[in-house]
Formats: sequence, C-alpha cells, structure tokens
Amino acid sequence: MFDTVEIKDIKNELGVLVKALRKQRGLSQTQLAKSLDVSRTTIQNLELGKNFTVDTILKVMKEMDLLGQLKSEITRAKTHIVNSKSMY
Amino acid sequence: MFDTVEIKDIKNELGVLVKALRKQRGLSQTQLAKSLDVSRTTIQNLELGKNFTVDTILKVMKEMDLLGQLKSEITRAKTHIVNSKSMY
DNA sequence: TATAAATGACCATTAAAGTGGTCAAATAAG
DNA sequence: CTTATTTGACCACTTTAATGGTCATTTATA
Repeated sequence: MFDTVEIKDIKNELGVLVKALRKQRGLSQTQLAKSLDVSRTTIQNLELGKNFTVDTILKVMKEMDLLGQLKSEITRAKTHIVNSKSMY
Repeated sequence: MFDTVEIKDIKNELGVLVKALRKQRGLSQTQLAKSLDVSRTTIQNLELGKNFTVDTILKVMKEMDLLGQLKSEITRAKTHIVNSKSMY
C-alpha cells in the first residue's frame, strides 16, 4: 500500500528543495554560503544529499523565512501526541 | 507582528518533541538508542537541544513512522515554489 | 561562438558530532 | 521509605561534517 520511504530519499529530496529555493532567489551556492556564514562545500553537500547537521539546514530555512512554518509544524505534531491515546 | 524564531528554539522544540514521542511509546533513551543503532548520548543530545545530524533525527522519525509525512511536506513545499512567481 | 560564471568532484586539515564509559541526581516502582 | 531505573552531566577517544582550496565540466551570458 505505502512503499517505505528511506532516509537517503529524504536527504535527496531536501537537497533538491534547497537548490530550488536558492535558484528561486537567484543566488549562487557561493552567495548563499556567504550569507549563512558556511562554506560552499557545506551547501553543495546539502544539495547533493550527503549527511549534514541541523544547524546547516536550519540556517538555510531561516534565510528562506521558513522557521515560523517549521515551528508551527512541530507544535502541531506535539498537539497530536497529547491528544492521542498511547496505543503502546 | 511575528517575533523571530531562533535556530536554538527550533532545536529545543525538536528535542522536546522527540522526548514526547519516545515516552508515548514507553521507551527509555537506552532502548530507543539501541533500536536506532546509535549511542544513548546521541539521543540525549538531540533531546536536550544540542546540535546533531539529519541522519540522527531521520532515524528517529523513521522509527516513529513519520518519514512519509515528512516526504509529503517536502513535496508540498516544492510545489509551492514551482507555482510562485519569483519575486526576487 | 567565445567568455565568464556556476557547479560537481576531490583533497588535506580542522572542528565538532558520535561513541562508550562512569557517576550523581531525579523519577519510578516495589 | 527503600530500591531500581532513568536521565543529565562529564570525559577521552573515534568518526565524520565543515572548511578552504584547486580543477574540469556544465551552464549562462556577452
């Protein structure tokens, strides 16, 4: 019914998304890296689906004004837990 | 109007969320760490809002069956980009 | 088409995440 | 209350993400 989503897939998807967001704003990897105070290699690895830290992805999301939305999602998830019966 | 969300805040929120999910399933840090094949220290740092890698959080989310939802969110975000005029 | 800019790939080095261990304090269970 | 379990805090060590650089190839621009 639902095929299993792999961690590698998610990292690849995130990379593609970051690249799209960057292009949308007309920035090169070098420009984005500079404004986030990270190296171009870090941006490159992120976009290519390698492993990276949350700090890196959150810096990108902050630059793209996506932190508020993320916080909302987390709050939503938390509410969902509180309202659900344990099941375990 | 909107107060700025800080990266540190998001990491703290994520930590609280992971802890809640873990408790919901009645697991100790040691048990969760073992099932994800990471150290307890890694789980502890994640829950306490320290820096960590995406692999770590994605392992947790996979265990909690949250990878499908995350993929949906990413797809949604991508669609949003495609449909929006550049503005930059 | 020629030229410039951007990207992917690689490499040596540095910084930091992850590991496995211990111990004291907090929480849960008896 | 007493005991057992869990958790937060450290610490030395290992692994790996991040850095800064170069170079070849792809893509955009004049």
